[in-house]
Amino acid sequence: MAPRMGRQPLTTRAALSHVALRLFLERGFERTTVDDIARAAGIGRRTLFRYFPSKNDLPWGDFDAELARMRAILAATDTAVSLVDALARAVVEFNRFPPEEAPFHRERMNLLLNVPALVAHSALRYAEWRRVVSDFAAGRLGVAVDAIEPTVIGWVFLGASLAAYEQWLRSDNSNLIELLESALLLLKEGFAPGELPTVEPGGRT
Amino acid sequence: MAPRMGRQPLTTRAALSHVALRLFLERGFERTTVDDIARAAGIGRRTLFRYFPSKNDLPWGDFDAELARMRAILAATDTAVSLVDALARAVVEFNRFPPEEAPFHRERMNLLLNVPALVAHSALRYAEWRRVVSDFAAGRLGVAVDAIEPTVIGWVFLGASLAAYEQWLRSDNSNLIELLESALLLLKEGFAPGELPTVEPGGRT
DNA sequence: ATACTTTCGGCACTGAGTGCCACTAGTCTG
DNA sequence: CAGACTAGTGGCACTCAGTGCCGAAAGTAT
Repeated sequence: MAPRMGRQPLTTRAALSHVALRLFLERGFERTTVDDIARAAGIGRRTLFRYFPSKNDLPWGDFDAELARMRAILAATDTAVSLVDALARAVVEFNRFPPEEAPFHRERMNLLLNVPALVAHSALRYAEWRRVVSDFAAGRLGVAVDAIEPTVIGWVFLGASLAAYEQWLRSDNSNLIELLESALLLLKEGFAPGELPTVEPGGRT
Repeated sequence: MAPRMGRQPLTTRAALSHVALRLFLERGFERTTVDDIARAAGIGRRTLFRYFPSKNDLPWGDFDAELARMRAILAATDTAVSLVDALARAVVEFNRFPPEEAPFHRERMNLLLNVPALVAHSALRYAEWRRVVSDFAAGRLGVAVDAIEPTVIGWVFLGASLAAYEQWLRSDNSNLIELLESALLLLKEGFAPGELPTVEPGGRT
């Protein structure tokens, strides 16, 4: 009947992430204790810490699987596509998801980009993501992963992605994919002198 | 005699940061408790938390003052200098320090870039730094600070700086300023297709 | 001396995260 | 079916970071 030996797990990472997310939205991240989440999920506090190493990891769900997906997208890219284009396409593809999941994803990112404890913790997840990008770039450029070019490229694509996410969260009716594309376009157009127009001051919002 | 009213402070942020840094190097960050640091500094644990809001902030010392310096450097830049050049020069200037402080700064950055708790926490400090860059960029471009261009620019310069720091820490006899300049040059040369040379392998350093 | 102001630090508490270990719920073998 | 084996569960006790409270200490001003 059951596939594996031994006792079957009571729940899943996804289910716990879901429960936690709901509580975080209801009461706020700081005012939700790990006990609250475990109780709401019907498991022991000790057990919860076997599914997730920390409270901060709960909103991230199964990010390892997402990273594997990113790696797969890059690996499947035609080698005729330039490095920058390959990464730009992969970033866009990586952040595509069914429209019905948008509200969920939106709230998750709202937490990750605004709750200080999560902003801090996310640096560790971003580092893993940058590593995927750097690995790919290093392979394409024929240099070591810890060389300066792949490292900068990792940072630059992360920055563009997060800048797009911040824009996305700022207005209700914006399109994440479009924002990502325009952020990535900024990278491609580069920062050569004069190319970023030296607009006359005063045009704030 | 004493300048202010009331009891005089027993110590300073700088002194505490110094004591903490020494202990972190001796025993490691995780195995040093806040009690250890307070005891070594000859103050109460409760008092230490009035000087620094968290253990993670100790290695950073007085970063607010550093940020003010960065702002001042940017404000003093000739408006004839392009945005990207202005930021590049400011980044280099910001990271210049007396050579005798190099070993100290090196160990501090070694902790900040390698201890997971500090890598995470540092995201909050980096956000403040990015904000300084974005503010300047927004002013020059005549757009809102929360527009996408200044945000991307903040990320991109942060990434270049940290990539240079990682290189710096990797080898004993490297020059931080030179590494920063070459990382920033990568940004200026841009990421247009074909512009990142498909270098033949082997060119590490 | 006395009032006032500021820093200090002890105490008690919350909450995250961990090591240990017995218990539970399954499968597998004979 | 009994017993061996295996993997998930969760209670307990502990460490450590961080906070609120409040009285004591160490200064200055009058």
